[in-house]
Amino acid sequence: MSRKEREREFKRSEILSAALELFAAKGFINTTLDEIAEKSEFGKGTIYNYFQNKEEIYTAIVENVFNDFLQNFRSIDLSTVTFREFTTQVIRFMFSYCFNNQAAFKVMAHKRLEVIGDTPHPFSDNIKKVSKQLNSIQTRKLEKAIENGEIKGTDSQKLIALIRGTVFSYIHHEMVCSKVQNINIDEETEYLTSIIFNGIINPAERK
Amino acid sequence: MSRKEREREFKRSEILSAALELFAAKGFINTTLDEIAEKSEFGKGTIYNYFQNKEEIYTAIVENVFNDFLQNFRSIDLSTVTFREFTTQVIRFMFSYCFNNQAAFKVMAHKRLEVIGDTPHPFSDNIKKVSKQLNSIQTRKLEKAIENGEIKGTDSQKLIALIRGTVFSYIHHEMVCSKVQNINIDEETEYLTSIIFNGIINPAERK
Amino acid sequence: MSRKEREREFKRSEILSAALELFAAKGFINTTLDEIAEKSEFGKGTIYNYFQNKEEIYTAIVENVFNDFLQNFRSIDLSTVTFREFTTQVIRFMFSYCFNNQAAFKVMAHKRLEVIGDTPHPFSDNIKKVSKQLNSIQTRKLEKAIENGEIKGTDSQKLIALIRGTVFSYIHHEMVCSKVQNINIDEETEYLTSIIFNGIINPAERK
Amino acid sequence: MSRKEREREFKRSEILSAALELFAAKGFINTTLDEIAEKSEFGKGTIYNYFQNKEEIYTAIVENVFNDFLQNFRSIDLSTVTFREFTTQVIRFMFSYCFNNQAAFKVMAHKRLEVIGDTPHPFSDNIKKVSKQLNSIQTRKLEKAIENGEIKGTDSQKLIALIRGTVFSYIHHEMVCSKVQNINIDEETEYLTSIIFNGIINPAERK
DNA sequence: CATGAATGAGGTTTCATTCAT
DNA sequence: AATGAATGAAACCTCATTCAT
Repeated sequence: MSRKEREREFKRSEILSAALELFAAKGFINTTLDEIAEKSEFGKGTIYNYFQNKEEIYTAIVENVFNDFLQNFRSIDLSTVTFREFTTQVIRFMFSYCFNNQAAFKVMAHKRLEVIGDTPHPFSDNIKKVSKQLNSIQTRKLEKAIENGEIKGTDSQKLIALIRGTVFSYIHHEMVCSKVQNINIDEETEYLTSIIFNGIINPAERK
Repeated sequence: MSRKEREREFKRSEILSAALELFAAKGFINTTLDEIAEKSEFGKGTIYNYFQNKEEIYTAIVENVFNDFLQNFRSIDLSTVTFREFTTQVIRFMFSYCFNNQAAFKVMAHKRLEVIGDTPHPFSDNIKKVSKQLNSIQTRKLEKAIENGEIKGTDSQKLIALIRGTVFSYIHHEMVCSKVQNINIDEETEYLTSIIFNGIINPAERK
Repeated sequence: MSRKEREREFKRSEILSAALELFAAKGFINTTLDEIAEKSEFGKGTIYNYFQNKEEIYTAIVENVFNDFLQNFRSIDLSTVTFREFTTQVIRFMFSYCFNNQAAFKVMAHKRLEVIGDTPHPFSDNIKKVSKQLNSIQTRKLEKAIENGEIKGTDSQKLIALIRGTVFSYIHHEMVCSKVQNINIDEETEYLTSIIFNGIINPAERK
Repeated sequence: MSRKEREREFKRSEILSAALELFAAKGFINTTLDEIAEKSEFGKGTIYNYFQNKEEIYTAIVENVFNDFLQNFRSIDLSTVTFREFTTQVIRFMFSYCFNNQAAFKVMAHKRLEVIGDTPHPFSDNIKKVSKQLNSIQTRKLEKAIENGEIKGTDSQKLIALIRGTVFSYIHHEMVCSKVQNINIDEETEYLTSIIFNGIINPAERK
């Protein structure tokens, strides 16, 4: 990459990070281009030299997050054997990613819910692709675990969704409701994993 | 209530139910007052005789749902003893409520996520109150269960949030992603409860 | 038509006539909606209660003029026998129409030229239809005249276009370049017809 | 002219010819400077080293065409005696010029109509001068023809405008409406001249 | 009470022009 | 001289809200 290109890339990312914070704080629709322009310290017109429209800014942000997820899921996939190990690592990664990158988490949360209703921003093809890949990594790992008896056999899609939702909700709660600032990642990971795997029941009670 | 008042109440609810469907389908911002007026078969101006502004329509809808929840949680609270019984009933209620009332669920889902970001529609005082009551019912039940050893002892707030999120995510997945139309409530309730209480691990593996 | 409808129709025509003058004076693109709003003494938003967008205002104007033309061409068609009579009447009508309605003429002139280039406002289906009807009236009349020897036989399309262009140009010149305010319609009609039919040559010179 | 100056002149003409095609295809307003820059293979900023603004590019193009016309009208003026000879040559020249240079014709057509409306691009002083010269050549020739009985005596300005408009309209029709690609210039010239001079009437009918 | 025409603030987007490199 | 990133004025259009009927 030439200097020019690097500079351009840098400015593009400046805009993205200004937009990310705004989207996270106020949602897509409530964020105006004027605000993005002001926050990124560019003129309003300049933004349009980097993105075709407001939508594209949003898509770029979401794609970045999805890509980060994919990359990490892949490496976790390779470095773990059991589904429990895999899930523990995934949860740890998500805690760490989301808390270091709260704005990204919030945008993802919005995105998740957008599926509801007449999807205002249909997933871009790229996002769909990455999303499928993410899913297939989890599914493959889970199905292997079911085969070898680690996990109770059931509809794997349902279980994946359930785990994902649980993790998401938990982070959402810690970040948004409790407004926890400093979390103990190891502890939280351990706690959440244990509940997903063993449930909330008191082990002493189990027959 | 006089006839006049009943009539007024009826018309108000007509507007609310039109708005509910629209909000569920398109979200708050993407729904226009023109659409609400058309769907409810009132003039646009008339709506303003019943609600001060668009926001208030939304709030009224959410309050209705919260009230339904509160009422049902209360009766479930009274009619159950163990936390597992309680949770089973709560899950059954939520499945049934959400699938009979998908629009309400979707609005709630939007609402949940709206918490993210700087107060798009701040919770009304009434909603906050009901919300607290809901929480306290669950909390009380859970803490009793921890005391008598049914449930592993932990931060009860966290656990409540976790359960709520799990249930929500699961319904969300079934309704939105899988687009399941007819669910077997008993089966789903049983499945979800079992996972929450016992986890996903294969019981045979447990030592 | 109810009073309401008549009122609506009246206001619509108020907007159209404000827009007509502006389009005539400055062309379509150089006229802003703010100007139309100001000139018609409505709010900007109000305009959008009557027309979907700026384009539609323009189209409505052009359609009106085309319809006026069609109506008049039809009645002239019925009330004349020879092509010369027909042409004389058509020219007289056009003089009178265009000078009483200079703005309309100017918009039509713009419209004619728009055919050039990547036609920004493609003719609406209705305009195309009317345009064809206008053309077929003229063509039929001309072909009859060729058959019975009144007119030299040639490509009738070409001749129609030629006559139309000549009349148009002449009016254009009188109105725009000479800025004639009061024309003697009978005289002008006679002059133009005579040139179209007999040419510019001095009859004494004809062999 | 030094080499530097010649080089500069060359680049200027490169820009003009790129702009000419674009203006012809899309009109002045719908052509952006970005497009001119891209088509002329210069940077956008460079264009501003050669022209003060977009307007000036347009004016320069029109001036070029007017100058071409003037030059040719002059030589035709010198090489012909009768008004019919003169007109025939002028028509032939215009056919040939316009069909070899369709873009120029289209720009001129736009320009002609622009006169309509309150001066969108006021004629530059130079254009006005050339325009007057063109006019005076035609006028002088015509008035001589009227004097010596070739042409019916009338308002010569009117007649000049009429002829010009007729020729223009005819070319416009052939080029734009019929989209004729290869015209037989001799034939068309003969046809058009004959109609201008003798009219459309069947000579046999003339008394 | 019911209505819907009128409103205008506020949103996104375009593009001629400037200016630092 | 050549460049193109940066700019912001100005365009079109939407829609919550008001208000006269």
